[in-house]
Amino acid sequence: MSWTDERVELLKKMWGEGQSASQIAKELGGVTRNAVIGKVHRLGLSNRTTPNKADAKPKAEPKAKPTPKPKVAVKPAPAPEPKPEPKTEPAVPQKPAMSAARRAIIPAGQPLPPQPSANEISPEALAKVNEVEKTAKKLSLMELTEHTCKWPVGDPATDEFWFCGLNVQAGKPYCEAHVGVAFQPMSSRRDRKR
DNA sequence: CCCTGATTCGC
DNA sequence: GCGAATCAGG
Repeated sequence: MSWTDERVELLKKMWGEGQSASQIAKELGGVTRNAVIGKVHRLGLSNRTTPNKADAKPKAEPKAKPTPKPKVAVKPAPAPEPKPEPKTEPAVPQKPAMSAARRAIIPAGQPLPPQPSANEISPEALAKVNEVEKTAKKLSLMELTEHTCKWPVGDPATDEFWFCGLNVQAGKPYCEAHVGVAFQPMSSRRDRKR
């Protein structure tokens, strides 16, 4: 498959929405996530994370590469590199780096977000959650591990309480569906006609 | 081990 | 330009 205009457009759209490369690749079909990532980089919209390191990493060579680099050039100019980064952040709910004092106010660990009730969440995300709750592993608190979704379902005061327990998304405490409702990346008001 | 994106480099 | 292999990390 080649990168037609439509495919590139879909790629940009999904990437802009915060979809993962593998999801995009799956949606596009015929490409791997590596291809998607490569294309993303080539398109120049790879700034999702801050790859800002003090200096370039030498990148450990995995294979015996005939690198005829006798280490000659010594960078004379450090190049301050101002990073304005005027990217259009879709209000990504990153960890609110609150001060230590501020954090100390919080009584106990309650990392669990509010249940999706009155919250305005995408209907699709809600539907996905509702569906995933049917296939949830329904783990108890003791059964939770680092890679089980820790989304609570039901009332803790009831015996109908359990945790989702599905495979978590990389790095996140929840599975994909619950990540979708826990972190609402973009405004739910996508269309308002006036 | 699952996943994520980032980078390199032969094609 | 493309993307597999690889790196680096959660």
